[in-house]
Amino acid sequence: MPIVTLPDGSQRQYPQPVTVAEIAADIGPGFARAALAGRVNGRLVDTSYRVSEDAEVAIVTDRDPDGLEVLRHSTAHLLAQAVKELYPEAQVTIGPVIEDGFYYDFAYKRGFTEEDLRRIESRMAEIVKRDYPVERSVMERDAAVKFFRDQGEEYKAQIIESIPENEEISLYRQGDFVDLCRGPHVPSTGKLRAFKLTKTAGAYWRGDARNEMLARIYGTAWANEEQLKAYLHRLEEAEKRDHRKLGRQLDLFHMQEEAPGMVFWHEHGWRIYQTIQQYMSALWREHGYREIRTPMLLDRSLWERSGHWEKFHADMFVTESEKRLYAVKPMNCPAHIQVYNQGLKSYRDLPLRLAEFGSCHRNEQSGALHGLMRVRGFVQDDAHIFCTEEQIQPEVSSFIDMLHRVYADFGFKDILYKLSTRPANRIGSEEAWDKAEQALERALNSKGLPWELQPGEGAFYGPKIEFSLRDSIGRVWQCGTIQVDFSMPGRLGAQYIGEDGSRLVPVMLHRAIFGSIERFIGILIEEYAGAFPAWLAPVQAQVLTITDQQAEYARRVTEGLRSRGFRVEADLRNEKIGFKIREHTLRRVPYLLVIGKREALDGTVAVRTRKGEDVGSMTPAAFAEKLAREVASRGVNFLEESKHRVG
RNA sequence: GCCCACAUAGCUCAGUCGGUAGAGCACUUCCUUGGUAAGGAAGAGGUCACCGGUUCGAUUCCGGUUGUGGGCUCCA
Repeated sequence: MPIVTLPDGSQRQYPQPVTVAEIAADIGPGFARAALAGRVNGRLVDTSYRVSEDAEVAIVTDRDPDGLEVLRHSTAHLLAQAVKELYPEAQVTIGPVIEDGFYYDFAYKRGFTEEDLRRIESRMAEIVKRDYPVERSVMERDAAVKFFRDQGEEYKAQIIESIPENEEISLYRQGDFVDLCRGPHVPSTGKLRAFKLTKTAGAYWRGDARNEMLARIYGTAWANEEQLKAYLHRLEEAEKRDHRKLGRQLDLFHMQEEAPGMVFWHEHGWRIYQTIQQYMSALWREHGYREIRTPMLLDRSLWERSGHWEKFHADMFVTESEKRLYAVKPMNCPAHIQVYNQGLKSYRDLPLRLAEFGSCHRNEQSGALHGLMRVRGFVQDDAHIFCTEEQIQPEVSSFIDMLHRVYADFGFKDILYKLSTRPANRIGSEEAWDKAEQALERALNSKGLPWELQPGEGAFYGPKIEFSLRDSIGRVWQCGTIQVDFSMPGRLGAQYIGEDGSRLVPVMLHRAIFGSIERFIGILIEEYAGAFPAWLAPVQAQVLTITDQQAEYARRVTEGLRSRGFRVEADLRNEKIGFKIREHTLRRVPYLLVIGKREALDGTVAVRTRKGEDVGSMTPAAFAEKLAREVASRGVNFLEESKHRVG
């Protein structure tokens, strides 16, 4: 006689065990139709799940995020069924839910074309019409392995063999198609209505590059047609913000075949780049960092001592001169240790923070390159903090504060935090790892940050925290990082004299906030869709003349603003004002200063924003005041300085 | 690096079932001096990514290379 408690607190009693579907029907016919799955004592189950004891039960519909997930998972099965019907020689492997959709990997030599996708899609629609019930069953491990092997499904058999002994092997059947799956699934294929196959891709079996390549099909699925449309529209809009597209449109940078993965920065892009560097340089000073500059080429022997040669030399650019091999630096830490090593250091010198805009080159795999996000030549806002073990946690903590300030100044709120801990292959004592991991974890927790653990993903020399941002279509890119390093200071002979006069090896923290300036700008472009806030905009104000009668006055205004430190350009072309406004609005210039006969006479400018707002007429000095206030509102010290300069 | 796709004017793209190409925008010149998102006319601009093969003939078909895009792997 189970008593069922529903989410609204109401209770229902049943004379015998009852399925989730029956409970839904008992509540009302609408619920019965909408039920996709159930939640029994917090566990997600099929609607066919039988409740035999008192329980808290919720009916999961497509309004529930879990319902959407079930829908997507079932759509992956639907895809697999359609593929098996159309291409029987394709073997099924796995088909999980991902953000906004799902994918399914097939072992199929020929692969799938765009045409296949449309064909599969229509077959999926057919199977939806057939409205097969989706039925769960449980099978003995050996029987299940045999079941799939007999059908030639070698991958499924392998998956079952790798499932832990104590776990149940559940199968789901819809029509003739049976798939191994933990579930839960929708009650019947007729529930799946709004889906689309989006793209094909290759993916390694079990995510291992040594394994064979499978044919992956990606799809998206939603509760209804409108949601699907809205999603596809969202994607289209996001693609317009693509930094590669905007980089060309706004004339920020270009790349070309002769320098794969390396950036040619144009004047306007470089202004953003420099503004960002100046910002960070000022922040370093404020936070007790010492900015330095080290060589781009270093003798092979140094990389051998640091351990990079052994692990990464295939990914380093190497050059030979007078029988010596040099590597173009892929990172700055060995060079920073050389600076640290000049002169004897005392415990009183710690923590010692050395910072550099380190120009690095890494011969990344060709397939990994991606616009500004993943390049071969880049500049890191790199710094190394030499400190004692006791200083790790406070240093990490103040670093996170600094990072938050920076991301906030640039307008980023959505930050992902990941803690990567000791990998199987590592150096350093267990004790040291314990301490370092705890220090990182405590720093995260003390700030109440939602972080994700990545066990075993740390560097061989120490654990790390990664700070990631999203691009316009939701791809996640690591930007900031802080890593504890027990290894390199010792390998490269860094020491300090302790309180008792003994020689000790400092701990080194590697840390970056932008990560790569190139990548950070890529994300910035997408974040703002090219409409940079005034303090970052390559051109802060554009002076526009209505006729060439005003050219002389316009030049004076432009020069006046420039001399106050603003980035201002003049458009004196013989074009109509509407044309000029359109052009510079499309270039996302924050302020347009229109000068016609009236303004030239009054000694003013007519101010218009890129959003089309009319700010009114004012003197150039008044505009300078306004812009200075806006730019300084970043709370950035160097900008305060520039404000003073502006006077 | 691996799987799949793509590469035509500065940009966005069309086209050629194999007979060396076209639009819009941008560019140049001329006309226009016009008050808040495209004024008009004319002109110039391409070894159809590169290297081979097939063919009387290849931008088009085939192979390779390079680059780019979407994924996978990698990311000190």
